[in-house]
Amino acid sequence: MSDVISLAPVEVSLSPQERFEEFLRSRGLRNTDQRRFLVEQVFSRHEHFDADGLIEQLPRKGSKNYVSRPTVYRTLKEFVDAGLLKSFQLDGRMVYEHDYGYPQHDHLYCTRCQKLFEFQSDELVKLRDEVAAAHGFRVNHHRLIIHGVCQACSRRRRKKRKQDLV
Amino acid sequence: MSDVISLAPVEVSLSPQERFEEFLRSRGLRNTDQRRFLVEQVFSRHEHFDADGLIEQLPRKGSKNYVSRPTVYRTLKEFVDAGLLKSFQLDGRMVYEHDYGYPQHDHLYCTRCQKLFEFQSDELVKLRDEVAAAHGFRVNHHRLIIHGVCQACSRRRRKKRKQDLV
DNA sequence: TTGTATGCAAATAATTTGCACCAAA
DNA sequence: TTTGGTGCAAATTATTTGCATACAA
Repeated sequence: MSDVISLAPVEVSLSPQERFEEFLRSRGLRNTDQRRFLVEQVFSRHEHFDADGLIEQLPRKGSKNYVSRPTVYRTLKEFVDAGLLKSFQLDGRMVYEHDYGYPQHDHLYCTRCQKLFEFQSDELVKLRDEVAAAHGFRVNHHRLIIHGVCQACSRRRRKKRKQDLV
Repeated sequence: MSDVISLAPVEVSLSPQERFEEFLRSRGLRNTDQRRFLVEQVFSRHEHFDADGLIEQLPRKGSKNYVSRPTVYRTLKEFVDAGLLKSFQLDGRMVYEHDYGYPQHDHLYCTRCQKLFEFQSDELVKLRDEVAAAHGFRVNHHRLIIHGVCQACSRRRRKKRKQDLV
């Protein structure tokens, strides 16, 4: 599970829990213990995560509030449908992040420490829309990830190199 | 295998075949029939492709020039290392495209017909570098995919809707 | 009651690995 | 001759699915 540099949250009138209840009601789906518990868990910390990382921090089989792996996968998809989460692929697995109550943004990805850093750029969105318009494209969304090495890792490496010279 | 709208190629002094030979030599690796054949196949058409699509257009087991699936996977990775191909993930699988002799670009992805369209934007690269600099990031590369519906698919759908009204 | 949700076990799909044999250099 | 390469079969990994049972509305 990767760390995050957070942006300021956005104003929302409903809690994620309420918002998801709305969603379920609107589709005639059921508000189960598992779903309630997972909303709670997923929104308890603002971090990027994948299914496996989430499952690790959940109660084990046999414990109270245990949720099976298939249900976790099924529920994460529902969260995306409900607009609670966004998802994207990184290094082969699906990564999730808060969407509800959180501003649009893109990512810098440090390939050394695997951390994701967020940034916002209105200019990028403008550029995206111009490109799309020029191609007659109707935009749904975009995904930009800048791969590189973060400041901390660059520093660490420089220090390491100096040591190597001694 | 998805179609492509192509950009103009870039001047290169060596053929992909020669360039790969260089690469192999520089690493003390061997130039085998399989590798030569795969370079030839991969550069015979300018298209985005995945391992499975490539294998489908290759000779079957028993035929001349048969290359096993593991070797295809191994060789595609080498092509990326050698700078012949670039790769990125799309809908769960790894997609490859020509890099050698081809300009930097990004993609529009039509979620209706699954086609990839290419576009170039110096402004985007500038923006990327500014963002990275502001965060003390050393950039390796970036990946931007604009998801949406292409012009052709929008037209098709509009037509379909009209028909539905009749 | 009635249809949805869950957990379990098994299935998928894409990709990778171990290993014995083959072949470039 | 020596070390890297290949094909085969099997393993992995992440995710999904079929199905019997459990439960929300």
